[in-house]
Amino acid sequence: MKIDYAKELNEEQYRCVIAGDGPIYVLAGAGSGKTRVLTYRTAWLIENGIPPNRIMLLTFTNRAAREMLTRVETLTGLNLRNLWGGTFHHIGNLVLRRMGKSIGLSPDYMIIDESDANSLLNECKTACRIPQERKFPKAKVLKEVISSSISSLQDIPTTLSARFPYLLEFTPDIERIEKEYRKRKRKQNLMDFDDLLYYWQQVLCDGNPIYNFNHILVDEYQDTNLLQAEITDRMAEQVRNIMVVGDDAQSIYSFRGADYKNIRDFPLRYPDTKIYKLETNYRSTPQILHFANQIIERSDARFKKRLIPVRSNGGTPTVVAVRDPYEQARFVVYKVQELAGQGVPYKDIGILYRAHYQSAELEIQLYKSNIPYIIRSGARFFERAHIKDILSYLRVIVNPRDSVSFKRLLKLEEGIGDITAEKIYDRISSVRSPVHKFLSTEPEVAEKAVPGIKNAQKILSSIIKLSPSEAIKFIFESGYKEYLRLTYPDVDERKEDISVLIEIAREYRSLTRFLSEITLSEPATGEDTYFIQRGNDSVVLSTIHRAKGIEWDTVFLIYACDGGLPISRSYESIEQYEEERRLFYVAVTRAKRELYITYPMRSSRAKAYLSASPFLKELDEDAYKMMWL
DNA sequence: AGTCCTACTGTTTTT
DNA sequence: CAGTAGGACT
Repeated sequence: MKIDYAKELNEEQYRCVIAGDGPIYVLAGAGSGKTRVLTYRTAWLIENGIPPNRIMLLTFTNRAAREMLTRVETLTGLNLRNLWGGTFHHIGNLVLRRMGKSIGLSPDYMIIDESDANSLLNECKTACRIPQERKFPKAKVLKEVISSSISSLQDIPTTLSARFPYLLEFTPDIERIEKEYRKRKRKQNLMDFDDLLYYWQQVLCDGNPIYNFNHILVDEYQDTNLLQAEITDRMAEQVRNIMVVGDDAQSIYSFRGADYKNIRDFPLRYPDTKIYKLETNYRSTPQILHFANQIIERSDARFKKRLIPVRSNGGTPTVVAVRDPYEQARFVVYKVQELAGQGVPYKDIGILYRAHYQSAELEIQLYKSNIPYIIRSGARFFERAHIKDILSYLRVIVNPRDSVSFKRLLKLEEGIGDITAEKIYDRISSVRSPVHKFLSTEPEVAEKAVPGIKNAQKILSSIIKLSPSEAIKFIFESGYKEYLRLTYPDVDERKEDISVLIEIAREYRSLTRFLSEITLSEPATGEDTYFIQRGNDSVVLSTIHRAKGIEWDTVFLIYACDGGLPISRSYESIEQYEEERRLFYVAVTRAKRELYITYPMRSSRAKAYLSASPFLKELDEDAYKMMWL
């Protein structure tokens, strides 16, 4: 099947798609069809004889990659399983499993998520014996310091003083802890998210010929960090066919090391780059676009774009001042019902907010009104406590040196707390396979810890030979069911989660694959568990960050008050405050036809008065109409 | 010395 | 809601 590119794309999109070789730089405004450009470009490359396994498509989320690849498959009519498409972390993992050996990594490393990385850091903190009387910043801050030091490829003290001046007095300690952290990760064969990028870059520095890709395409380039830019630059070093697509006005991930300099300086790094702009907005009505443009005009966005609407006129965006968060929830639900009455499907309605906790009142209200909704924020399925408990057994089987998981599973037993768990691990940590030693010895512990130890030993030795799903079933039946009942009030939901976990595990034969895939991706199956759903037609609740790249017919942005968006913390620096502005911009540009922005005049807990977001106050009066409730 | 219960607090954003 | 500090209990 031949694709008629000129017909299916507009002129500016078409030019990007058929642009020849060499570096290509696409500045794509919100709603201008950058996903379309990337998918058609990929299809075009394949049609022009580039082998799919020589194309790498780097996206920001797994969802985006999945969607694009499916689309390309439909366009070309080919099965593209061998095309390298996914997130940086996902592809980094694939690369390291195969090539990690060249830089001395063992190929069976385990990936740990943020919270396990934090636990490990805490271990290091204790191990380094930082004097108690020193008030030491939390592990979370530490983790941030460490990842920023890796991301910026600079030495720690410099980064520290630049980003966290108040931590300077701790620098020697932090260096010690960081050393210990790296040492432990190596010893326990663990990798955190940053490592996947860091070692990928190391592999590339090693100059491996397998990574000469013919074409590299990068989505959301404004949200890449220095390490990611380094990786793509390295990969494109020889063929120089690199296409980056992004929008500096939508850069909202600097907290994770994203650096707008990547997108700003791309033309400097590649002087022969072809620059294209996508300035036609297909998504929103002129009114919504006018509103969005006014927000971003006052920012320090580096590239001036003027988005031209093509849609016909719609309603003016509405700003609604409500008494308090309850009133806010009631207003949104009332409007949702009204829209539903007019025949708008629930799935065309998105409700956005800055932080997870801001969804609470709304959830209650939606639930009460029996409106189906999906919630795309909050603890992810695999990060929920009971899921992690179960998985800790599996992790230990695959990686007997994993101290965090090992201690976690011990502490589930009655009579074993932090200290006993620590002691047990301490005594066996020196051998190559601590867990096997644990299974074969009788640990000397207090009387009341003995039954717990016995039970842990029984479970571990039994599941060794089981498949992932059988193992989970076994763990659940051997005491965990009981533990759940005694620990949590919402047992049934958690049990339900575990049966979902069993279902997901059924798809896998290999434990290693199962575990690494679920730490890297939010699973398609797991999503369904923690929301009320009716068919596929549900209102979507999401943080603004997670709403990136998605659109809805009607969007509600809630908590648009001073302290809500911008969130209070952002007043710490001008950079953070400006990022809040871009966040606001991202939120409103999700809307196609209708936009409601609400803010409570009082908070729910304290009786403090709240005022409208400063970003709203800056706007011309004709940009929106005001409602008071 | 260690476990476990209760009360309290304060919430950014994510691969 | 989850992480933790303090205190009672073994």
